[in-house]
Amino acid sequence: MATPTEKLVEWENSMIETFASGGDTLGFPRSVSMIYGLLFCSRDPLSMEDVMQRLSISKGSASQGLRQLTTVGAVKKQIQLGERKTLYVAERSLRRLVQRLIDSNISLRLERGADNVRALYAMIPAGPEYDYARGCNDSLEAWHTKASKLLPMINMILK
Amino acid sequence: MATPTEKLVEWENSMIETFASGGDTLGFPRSVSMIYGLLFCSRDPLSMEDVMQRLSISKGSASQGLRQLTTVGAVKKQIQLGERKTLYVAERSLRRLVQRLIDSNISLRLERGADNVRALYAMIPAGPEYDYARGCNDSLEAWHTKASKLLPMINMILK
DNA sequence: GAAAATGTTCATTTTGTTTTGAATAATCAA
DNA sequence: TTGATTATTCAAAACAAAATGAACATTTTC
Repeated sequence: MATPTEKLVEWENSMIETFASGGDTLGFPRSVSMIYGLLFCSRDPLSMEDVMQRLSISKGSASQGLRQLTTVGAVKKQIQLGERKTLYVAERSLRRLVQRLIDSNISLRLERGADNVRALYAMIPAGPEYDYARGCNDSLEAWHTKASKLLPMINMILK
Repeated sequence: MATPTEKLVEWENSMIETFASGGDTLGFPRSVSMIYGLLFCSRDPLSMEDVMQRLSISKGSASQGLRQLTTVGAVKKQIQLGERKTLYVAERSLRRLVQRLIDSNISLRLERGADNVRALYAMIPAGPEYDYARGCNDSLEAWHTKASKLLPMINMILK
């Protein structure tokens, strides 16, 4: 019969798995998702060594993973008095997380996309015999427009 | 000085690149994105051989790529009288494309996600000393709820 | 049915990504 | 300053995904 504490470890493992598989579908490296998952369900801030030991991953993975997560703002460093190690906590607000992802990647991509569409129009020779090609560009542009409309929507939902 | 026809080839190349890089960010295999891009901007239906030659990819890639695209409904087979080869055309309606992707993948994932959250609650021992863990689950559940709300929104935008 | 054309499969190769851990650097306490 | 602790880097190893093409299967034509 499992003690409550053992049960809680089981729960934590399942949480970590959940984040790992979610991260998989979003294309994140496994170790990165797991680190985030671990911090997400940890009551207290954890050090890099804690992370390494709890997840049985290498120093390199832990260091790089934590850096990536810190860089995108999914994890915060926390300096604690009387503690030499740097501690880490998860940013749990989906809203802030997604907002940062959008700001750092997607917005840029959409801008580039707009430029790209313009460039594509410029490449089509004049004359009605190329109307077909212009029609293709129109479709592509419509895709781009719709994608752009999605961002504000996401923002609304996450509020 | 490039002839109009040469220019159009350039345009087509750029279109294919556009789809390839867009597909990259969505995590699709390069060859699959390229096949779709080629069909997207082709005036006429293309055969597997056309695809192989135009993209310089192997038989295997062409065959499998076309199959995958056909399976998810991004590409349609087209039987043409007096033509032995099977021809292919791109489905260009973003709405229909996305709808199919959602139906075939995301809906299922969301359902599983809901089950998973329920299971996670069940793993936490009773008692107020585990309220913290329950709070984590609440956060995760909130994520799930928000993700679920996104789907209908996407549908609206694409209309 | 035989030959030619078309299409699929899948073991192998190629390519790309993630993880590891030893070397190195930076930080800190005494 | 020194030794101990903590953190980063990066070349190499392990792993994963995609592309290839030869062998096989199917379809079509005569």
